[in-house]
Amino acid sequence: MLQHFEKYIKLSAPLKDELTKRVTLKTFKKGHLVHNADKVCTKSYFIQKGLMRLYSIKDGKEITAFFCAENEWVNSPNSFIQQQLDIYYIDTIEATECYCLNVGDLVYLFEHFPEMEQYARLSMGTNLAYYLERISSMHFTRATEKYQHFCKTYQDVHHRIPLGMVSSYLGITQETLSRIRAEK
Amino acid sequence: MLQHFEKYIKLSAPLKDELTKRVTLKTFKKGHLVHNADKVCTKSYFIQKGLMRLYSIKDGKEITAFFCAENEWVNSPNSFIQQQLDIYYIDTIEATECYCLNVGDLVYLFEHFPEMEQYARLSMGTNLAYYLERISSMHFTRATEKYQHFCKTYQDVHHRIPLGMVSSYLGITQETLSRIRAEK
DNA sequence: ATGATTTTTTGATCTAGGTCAAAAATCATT
DNA sequence: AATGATTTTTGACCTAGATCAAAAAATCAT
Repeated sequence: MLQHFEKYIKLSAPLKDELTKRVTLKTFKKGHLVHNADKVCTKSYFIQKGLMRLYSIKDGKEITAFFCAENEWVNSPNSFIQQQLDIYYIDTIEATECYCLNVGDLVYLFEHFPEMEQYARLSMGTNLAYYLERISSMHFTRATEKYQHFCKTYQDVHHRIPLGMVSSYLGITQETLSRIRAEK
Repeated sequence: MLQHFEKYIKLSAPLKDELTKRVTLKTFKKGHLVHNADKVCTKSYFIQKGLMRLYSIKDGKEITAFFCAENEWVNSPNSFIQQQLDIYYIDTIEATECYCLNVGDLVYLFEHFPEMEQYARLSMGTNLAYYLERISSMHFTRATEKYQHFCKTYQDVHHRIPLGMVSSYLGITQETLSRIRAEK
């Protein structure tokens, strides 16, 4: 996790200390509901090992917004940042081990370590890039293109994700996705 | 523009000064290509009056990523943040008046005013929220739903945008959009 | 291991929205 | 105001992918 920070800022010893002190290691088993949309999201998770997903529910159906893999932060973005309710749930696709950080602790870090603000700005920049890429990829019209793009963006993890979740991520039906996989 | 900053941070007099000093007022007429994808984006525009759009070109067709209206910053996000090439173009939908800020000046501000980092973090938070909302809205399957959602999110400006741009934003054809508008 | 549950595949049919084409309306320029 | 260019609308037809249904395969719990 500290390595991830160091991609963006230089970590001073005291900041490193505070970070390690304020973070707790958690383990979830497969299929665990890590965040429920009926609560405000107060925790952010840095995935050490495993796989999670952010999804919402529409007409009783799960719609996957995106998947989160190793070395990424996961939370319900609006809920966590604005400390208000939002539509997203988070669960694990596999047994997952991650570091957990509370909003409160994060706020403390922002207040005492100005370089944390910079880290936030820079890392949000890469996130923004992902989101934009996602938006642009959703303009693909053919289901095959969508699927190919998915395989490219989730290169190392796409085979670990069940078909139903992928199809809800792509906005196509399971049947169609299954047929796409069948050919070639 | 200063008001916009004050939604997120308290503006000190010297920062206010530097900001107004480093920003220049520009006027573009309708249809002006403000940013070309063949260049790295070095400027960010705060729209005072008017309407712009961010779009890319695929198979010779323009695909609108989103529209930008009064009191918003526009730039080619990745290109501007990472100072590298990206696929997006920016043009004006109407005659537009805006404040222009260079990356260089922005960097200067980040270096000399720590509260600017905070502004960036917080305002990127709201942007992230918009993006996420967009991603979620792109999961609508029926064209009618998509259009209704568009009208809601661009409540005050949606009637100022030509049909072709709206359809490319929604990922449906002009013909379909025209028919949707015709009924009721 | 074994039966139960869940996930994936396969098949048959249907439909929303795409494509192509041309007319009508709106806009811009002299 | 007139002309040409661009945008929007309307019509006829077609296709990719949705829906419904049921079999096959994989995964899970005891």
